[in-house]
Amino acid sequence: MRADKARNREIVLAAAGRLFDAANDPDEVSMDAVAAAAGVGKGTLFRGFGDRLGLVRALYEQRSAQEFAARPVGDDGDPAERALELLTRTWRFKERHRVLGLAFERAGHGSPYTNAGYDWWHAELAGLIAAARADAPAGFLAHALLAAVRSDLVEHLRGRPDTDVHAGLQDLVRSVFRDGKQR
Amino acid sequence: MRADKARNREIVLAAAGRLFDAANDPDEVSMDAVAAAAGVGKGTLFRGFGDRLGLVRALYEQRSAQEFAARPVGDDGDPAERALELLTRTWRFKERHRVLGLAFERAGHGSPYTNAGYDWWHAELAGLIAAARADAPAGFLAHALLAAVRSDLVEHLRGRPDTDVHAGLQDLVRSVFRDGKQR
DNA sequence: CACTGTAGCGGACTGACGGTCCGTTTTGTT
DNA sequence: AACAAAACGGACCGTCAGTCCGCTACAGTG
Repeated sequence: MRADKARNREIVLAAAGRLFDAANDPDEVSMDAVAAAAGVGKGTLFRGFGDRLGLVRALYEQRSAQEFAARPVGDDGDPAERALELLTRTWRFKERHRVLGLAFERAGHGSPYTNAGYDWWHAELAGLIAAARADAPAGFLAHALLAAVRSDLVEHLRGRPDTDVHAGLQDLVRSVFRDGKQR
Repeated sequence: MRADKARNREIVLAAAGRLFDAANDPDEVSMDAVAAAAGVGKGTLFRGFGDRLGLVRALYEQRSAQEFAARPVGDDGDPAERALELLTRTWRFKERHRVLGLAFERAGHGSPYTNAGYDWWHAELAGLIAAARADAPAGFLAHALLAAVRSDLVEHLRGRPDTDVHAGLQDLVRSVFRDGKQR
């Protein structure tokens, strides 16, 4: 990797980050704007990241790597509490990176499910559910839990502070980790 | 309302419906394509529906009105079962109208939450939850249940038939309607 | 039926955007 | 210093949502 390429990659990511942080909607951040803000040609963006999705992904992954490197998620304790911690932190992360989160989930033709990271999250949660309740439809329930922390719901509930998200997530996770079949 | 306007409205809705049914992704259906398929000028589309979102909404609402007029949802029985029926029918409706559903939820700047109908559904489900569990964080839980039947999840699980959606929805709803606090 | 004001029509046009292309510049190796 | 390859920049392209305005045809009036 040539030095100028690596340097430009960082410059571009930083500039894109600033623009997404300042925006209220992902559509406000065009590739031309990123190139201009980075002081770089448009070709450089597309050569370095492939397409818009690639840029958004790179930035999102950079930030979530920072996040989870800073405070790793503990591995002990019971599955329900671990799942709750994962989801709560995801929620907070998306609150802190609103517009980037929206861009990320809207990216791969408008579906969060085609993003590479999704499968990891799904497997992780499904595993936790299966550990707590062998008979549960863990696959579907994991999708449902992840759907509850999607960026646009985070965004929707911002400015509606009457909804107690923390209590809600807690109740949801504990309900799901207890049994849905009997009684 | 002049006769030709009303006539054109129906022609356009029918043509758009055909195109969405045939497509695999909402982006494949452009406004030009709808106009051409309807044998109508582009101006007619925008005068009649305002913008793309307006057209998608009109079509989605027409179809869901048909759906729920044909088989109304019963009002009796316990809240959990009613909620389950509502969600299951929504899931099936979105399976049957995949691409239109995707277009609809992606429309109002890419968020389902700005669509008029969402508030109705949310209030309905929150009411059912509150009826079953007075202490529940009903607002958040209702959002979570609705998130579990979003079009792109429906789409994602199509072609992954290993996930038993019906059992999953049932388990999810029953879990949520039982208590998440005690035990 | 003829007349006429106007609601509605069509499609060329605009502006913005994601993505491509290719002549020019920078890098690092010998 | 010389050179090949990698990376750069920004003009350019195709597409799409949405606008504009000259034309058409509907419906109310005498």
